[in-house]
Amino acid sequence: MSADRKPTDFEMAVYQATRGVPAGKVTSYGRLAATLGRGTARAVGSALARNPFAPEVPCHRVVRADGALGGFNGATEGPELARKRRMLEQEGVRFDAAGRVRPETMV
DNA sequence: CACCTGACATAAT
DNA sequence: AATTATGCCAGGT
Repeated sequence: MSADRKPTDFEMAVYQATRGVPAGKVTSYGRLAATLGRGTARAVGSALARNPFAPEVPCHRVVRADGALGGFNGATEGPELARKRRMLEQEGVRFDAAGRVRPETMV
């Protein structure tokens, strides 16, 4: 089994940017990458996947650019994703019939 | 140092 | 509208 490694500078930047996302709103992986001016959606996703600062860092407020939930707690589907969706709904985020976040909810 | 994997994005089919 | 293929960067082995 692999031991936890210390967060890299890039990952730290991602966590910090994620902290700035207000409740009731969501951002996308690519949006964060653009804000950081560094890396891409893939890199951001990898960083959030190992987010050691939950729940201080609201990684559940980060979704895909097309409105899909993305992943949560290392899983891209299953009960973990359902939890993520409930948390967002609880914060006031609205979903459509296809299970995608409404565009107006995305910052 | 080279290769592989991954909570993505976008264009094409 | 949904699925497939290609490209992206960063981290791990």
